[in-house]
Amino acid sequence: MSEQQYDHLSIEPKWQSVWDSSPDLYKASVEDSRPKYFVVEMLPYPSGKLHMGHVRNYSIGDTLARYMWMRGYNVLHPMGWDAFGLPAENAALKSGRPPRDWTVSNIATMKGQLKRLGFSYDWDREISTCEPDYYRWNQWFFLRMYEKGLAYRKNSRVNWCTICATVLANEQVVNGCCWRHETTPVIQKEIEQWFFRITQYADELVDGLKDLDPGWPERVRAMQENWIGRSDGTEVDFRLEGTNEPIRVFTTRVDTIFGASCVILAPEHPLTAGLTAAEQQAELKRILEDQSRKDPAEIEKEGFFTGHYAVNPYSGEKVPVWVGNFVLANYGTGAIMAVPAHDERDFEFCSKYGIPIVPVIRPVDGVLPEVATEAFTEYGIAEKAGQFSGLPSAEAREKMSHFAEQNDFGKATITYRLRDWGVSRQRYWGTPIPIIHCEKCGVVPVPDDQLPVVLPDSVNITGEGRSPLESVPEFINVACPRCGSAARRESDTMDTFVDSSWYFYRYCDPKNEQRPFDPAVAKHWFPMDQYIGGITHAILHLLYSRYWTKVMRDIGLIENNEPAANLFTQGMVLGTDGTAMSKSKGNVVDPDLMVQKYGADTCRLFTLFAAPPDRDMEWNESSVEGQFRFLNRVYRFITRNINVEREGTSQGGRQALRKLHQTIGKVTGDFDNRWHFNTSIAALMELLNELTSLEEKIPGDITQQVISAYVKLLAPFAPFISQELWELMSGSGQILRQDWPVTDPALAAEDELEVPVQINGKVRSRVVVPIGTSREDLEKAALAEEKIRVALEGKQV
RNA sequence: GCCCGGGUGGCGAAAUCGGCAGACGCAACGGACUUAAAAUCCGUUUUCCAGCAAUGGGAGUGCGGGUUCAAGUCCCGCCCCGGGCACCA
Repeated sequence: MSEQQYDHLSIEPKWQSVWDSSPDLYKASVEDSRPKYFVVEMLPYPSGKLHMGHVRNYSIGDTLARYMWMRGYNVLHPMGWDAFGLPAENAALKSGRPPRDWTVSNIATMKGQLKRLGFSYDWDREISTCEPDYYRWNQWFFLRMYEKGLAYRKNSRVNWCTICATVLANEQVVNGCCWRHETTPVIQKEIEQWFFRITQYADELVDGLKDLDPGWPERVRAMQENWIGRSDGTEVDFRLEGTNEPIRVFTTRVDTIFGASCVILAPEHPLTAGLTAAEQQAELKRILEDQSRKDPAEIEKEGFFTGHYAVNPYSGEKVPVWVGNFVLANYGTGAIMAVPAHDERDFEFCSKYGIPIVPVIRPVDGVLPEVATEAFTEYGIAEKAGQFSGLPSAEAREKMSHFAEQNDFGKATITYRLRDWGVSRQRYWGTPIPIIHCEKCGVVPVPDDQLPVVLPDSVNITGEGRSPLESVPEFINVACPRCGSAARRESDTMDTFVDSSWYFYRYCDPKNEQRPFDPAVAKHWFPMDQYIGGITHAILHLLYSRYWTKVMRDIGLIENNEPAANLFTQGMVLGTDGTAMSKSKGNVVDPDLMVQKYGADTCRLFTLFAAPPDRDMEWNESSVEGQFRFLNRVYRFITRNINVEREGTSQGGRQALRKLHQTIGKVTGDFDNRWHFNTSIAALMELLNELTSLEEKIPGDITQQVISAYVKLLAPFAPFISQELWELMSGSGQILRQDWPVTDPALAAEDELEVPVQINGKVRSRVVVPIGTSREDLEKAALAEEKIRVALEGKQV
């Protein structure tokens, strides 16, 4: 066969249509005897079109999935749609198009794009979270959590985005603004909300991170640990002088308590209002208002003395009770003891108001200062601490906590930064919360056999701050399942992060109508062997799904403690200006245009070649053309060598075989160890360079064995061209079904080696010796070199 | 402030366990083919000095020290960039 030109526009649609009509090609089965491999890429939100970040994410996952198929694994590689969410409602407001229509048509568009890119998904397992057969299980889980006390309702101050007109979870507030409207400050609003008790699992969520080492990136584990914010400390009661009422404070430094010079209450602390003198009520009101209005970082510390005193239970000393705007009501106990000599914030506050500053911790190799000019916040030795004087901080903390417990005025305790997950949303396009409010019975859960509570289709979206569902009488008005009298449905919907917290479990049994999934099937597939997605989900989605897994385990559905054994977070795709692609900056690259111009293979190859997959990469069209040229060269090279049938015994043939086996080793190693696909592709380029130059030297000595292995090595990265070449070569079959080439170390070994000769770390010369040369012979060879004798001092290989 | 990343040619990057720094690609320049262009192919390309040349010599992986026969890689002390958390007591 003579050389042919590469035409992606005919090759790619052809194979896409073949693959589309091959029902079993990407199918995984529980009955399969081969080892399982479950790889999931984070499912997209159907916003309209794929962006390059998706292409990169899915190219990484697909390359891996194809490699694992060829390695003989039973690969489960599914895809779905995170289909509920606000943009659908915004689109409805803008264009009048119902959220469902908008979403469904976006899904159709994006599914077409995924197919054009050649991703190997088993579409029979496709899920879409906005369909009742999916979200009914959100409702089912909600009811199970309600039964276990893990879902509860409370009146609370919540984050409210004025643009979204809905409540936001703490995780959705970024720099005091909505995560979707980054310049609009979130305000605080008091509302009845449903919460999931994620704090009940706080300990396990922290401790479990250890088991995810090294499967999950250090960065993600650190961020989660940070977010949960576990801190070990002590709770201590200071008693109010007169009434003897306890004011409980939380501290991580009970060893400094002999230096406590006041107790400070949060403005919202339950005792604050009662203790505040009449003339200071106005002051308190102003502080409270400032707090809900201003950015916390900009508020200066301020407060006032209540006129009351409390007693330090360790020293018996009487200290004033203050109210301070910097004390957080919802952390710890909402009250602190101020130890200005050993805490920077307390130092600032007490200096401002002339409250005494008493050092009680000295540096291990220093003395206790008379006067503190700044806060000494490190550990040291406790002084002026009665029976605890002379103890190092750590030991003092332990002994003093124990003392509090024995004397019944406190205890060692653990506090978390993590808050319960607020899941109510005053929006339409989400999972209805399966609860009915009855005047007689109160909160009544919808019985299981009445699930799903179906989201009605024709609803007027107003964008105003009330759930649109309230204006749908046939939805809202319902008979109480318990007493039968007229009642109202809950009109809020669930946070969309609920949808994505367990979706990957549904993949393994997507059509189950009795349960979310069959536990036996989930047991076969879980935990996921590999989960791949953006670092942006390091906290939100990944923390929620870890929580959900633990809840499902405690319900008895699964046995695994964590959803994914391995997590990979890929870097972002940046525009040519080095910043994130965004419509407003006009640096967005459309995958469709790239696929049309260069083909899916080129597009995939570039996203893998431009940088290691965990790092950010910049889009660069010249560099894309480089990948396109490479595929052209591959195509021409293989097609012109396709009929060659030689043993390859010449020097050139052996050299080709050696380079081939080195490349197999290199590419396989990249897959198995570190996923630096950029170097895998570079190795394939090197191999092609070597083969083309050998081809000129010894025409016709490129063997079948070499070209067929070449095409197999390329297949996970560029599936269309590889399949086409495979067909031209063998006449039939799917390259995905071929075995991955195995490297033969004997063939890969060089028989001569150029050894650099270094003297004092500088390369002075090189000697070429046969492989296996002894050390003595090597030295002899080196010494025979003129330059070496001249420069000789010490030497090493 | 605390916790993670990262810093290597004109650019993206490579060097996986301390052993030839810059693989592979882009861009640029020179050449072949062509009436011409595109495509393709060949060559040069870290930098400085010497030489007509083959070549030889020096410097070089953010900065300053250290360990080692040998450091982009390990240790100590800094600087800069990106990300996360942050009155969390």
